[in-house]
Amino acid sequence: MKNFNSKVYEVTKKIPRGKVSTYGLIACLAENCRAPRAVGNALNKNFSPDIPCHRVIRSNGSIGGYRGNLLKKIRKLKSEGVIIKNNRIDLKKFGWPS
DNA sequence: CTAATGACCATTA
DNA sequence: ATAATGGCCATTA
Repeated sequence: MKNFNSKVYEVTKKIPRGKVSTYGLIACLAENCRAPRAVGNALNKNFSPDIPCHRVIRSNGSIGGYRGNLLKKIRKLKSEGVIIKNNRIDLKKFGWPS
């Protein structure tokens, strides 16, 4: 892969520890602001250990999904200092970019 | 080539 | 507050 996916991976890797980003935002930073689906799709199919896809959540603050195990995603986020409340994350505080 | 799929988003009811 | 609808995009079959 060379275009969209790579870009998505790059951006996702840039997410600092302890922060989270959204699919839509990644789409914007990658190429197209209107391809949040493609972002999720790419992450789903190209699930790589080098990519902190657990830091990617939905725009409304909900956790979203995870291919392996959603619980693991939540646990990792909590481990990084992200506060998850009622399956929601405060994007105002942990959203990236700020 | 076309059709179907999905870890989505914003709007509307 | 939740539920349903339409639209948008890249990838895969």
